[in-house]
Amino acid sequence: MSKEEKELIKSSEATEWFALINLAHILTEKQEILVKSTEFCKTLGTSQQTASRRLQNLEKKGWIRREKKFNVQKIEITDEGYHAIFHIFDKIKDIYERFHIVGTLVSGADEGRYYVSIKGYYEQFKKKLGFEPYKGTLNLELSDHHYAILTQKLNNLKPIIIEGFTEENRGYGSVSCYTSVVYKLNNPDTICKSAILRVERTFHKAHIVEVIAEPYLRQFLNIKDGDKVVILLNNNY
Amino acid sequence: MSKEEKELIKSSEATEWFALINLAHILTEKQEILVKSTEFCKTLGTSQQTASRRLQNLEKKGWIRREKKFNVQKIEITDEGYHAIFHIFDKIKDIYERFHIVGTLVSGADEGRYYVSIKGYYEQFKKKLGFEPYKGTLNLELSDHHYAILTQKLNNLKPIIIEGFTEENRGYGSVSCYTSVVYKLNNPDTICKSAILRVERTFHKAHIVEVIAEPYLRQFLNIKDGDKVVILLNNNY
DNA sequence: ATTACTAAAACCCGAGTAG
DNA sequence: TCTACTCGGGTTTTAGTAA
Repeated sequence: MSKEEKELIKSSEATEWFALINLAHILTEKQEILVKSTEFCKTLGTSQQTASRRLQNLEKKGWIRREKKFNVQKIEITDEGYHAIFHIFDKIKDIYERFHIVGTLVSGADEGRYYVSIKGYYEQFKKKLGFEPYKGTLNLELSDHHYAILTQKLNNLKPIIIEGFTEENRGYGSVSCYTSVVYKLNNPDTICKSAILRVERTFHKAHIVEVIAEPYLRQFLNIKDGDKVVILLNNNY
Repeated sequence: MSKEEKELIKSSEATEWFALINLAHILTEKQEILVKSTEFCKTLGTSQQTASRRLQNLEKKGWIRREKKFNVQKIEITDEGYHAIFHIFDKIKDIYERFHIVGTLVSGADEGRYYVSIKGYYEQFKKKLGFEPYKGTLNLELSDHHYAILTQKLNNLKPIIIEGFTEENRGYGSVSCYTSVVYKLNNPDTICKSAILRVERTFHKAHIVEVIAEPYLRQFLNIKDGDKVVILLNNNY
């Protein structure tokens, strides 16, 4: 499983593989895979004949089993078929996990400084994150694409919850934190342990991510507005 | 993101897509993507000429940027390229999450009955799983393939830990539990809430999974040795 | 060393159509 | 209806080779 590169999927099998995942995906929507080449061709973006040929080839390869019913065919994906799917899946998972989220440093409204300083939050940061944060946040602006991936990644991680509280008749909402590491793009030698804050209010505004850390990050990483910063999320949860 | 089927990848783009993920995967192993068509063709399983053309096509498609150095080319994957990768990734993730693990019912050595009955464990099961388990385990034998996928799934879930303890000079190790639902294959109407036990000692022996539940499962699901049982893991963690 | 062009061979596609 | 065959045309591949 680890050392040797087993039967890897060849380039020439890509179209078959592609057909296979489309079949498998039908299972996530329906109870069983019942296809007609006259319908399946729409999914694949090919002619009926090609869709039919794909199914034949998948069967020949041993990736599926077919049972022709009256005017529909019942498909079963074999262990080998799933193996082919998940082999690529593992590959993409690596890609996904190692994907570096890059943001551009921008100046915030200095709201961050205010919120971090509030005692009700600050004490929790100290206790739950394990460091005394600098009183201010680093604001990183993300592209749609990087923002979408960050969101997806965060949804798969377990946040450290900073509880909300009420003080002097004002309510302060809870904040989700995700431990991370940040560094200046192309300068991965100077890294800094940090945490991403996910505050519903600010986070969803304009693809801005707020980062806190112990040192003053602009100085520690030697960055200024417009510089690119890499965010690495800690995968442990 | 949810409703409409955006620019989906067509069957004819499968070979390019395949080349793209192979490039991206190189990034997970090396710091940057430096390829030679003379090397890359081995990864793809094609000739050097085809590998070269793939890189040209990927550039044309806007999935990569190329910078030809002396006798190597430095590749950068564009946002669009990653988008193409992750679009398929989401699809496979659905497939993976919905994959049904099927095991064959076998008779165990009745060790399960003994362990479940031990008070130190039993009380924790009751408290942490929320049901009083039947004093015995259902032993399901898995194929290599299903076992590998189960293992991978479990590694991505947060277990309910049943603490180990010492009693009368004997040590009892901790047990990881994963809440699940089981039913007889082809009979998804009669399902049963259950938990998978992951005991290092027994679990790794011969691809046997031990399942506990409140009722006597053999009776409740109307199953006997050799019958196939589906295990669905709860995705919440 | 490479990359990538040319050209012929091999492959794939889809219209027509049989079963 | 369906599936899947044949076959002409188009595309893709690879060997040879130039740059």
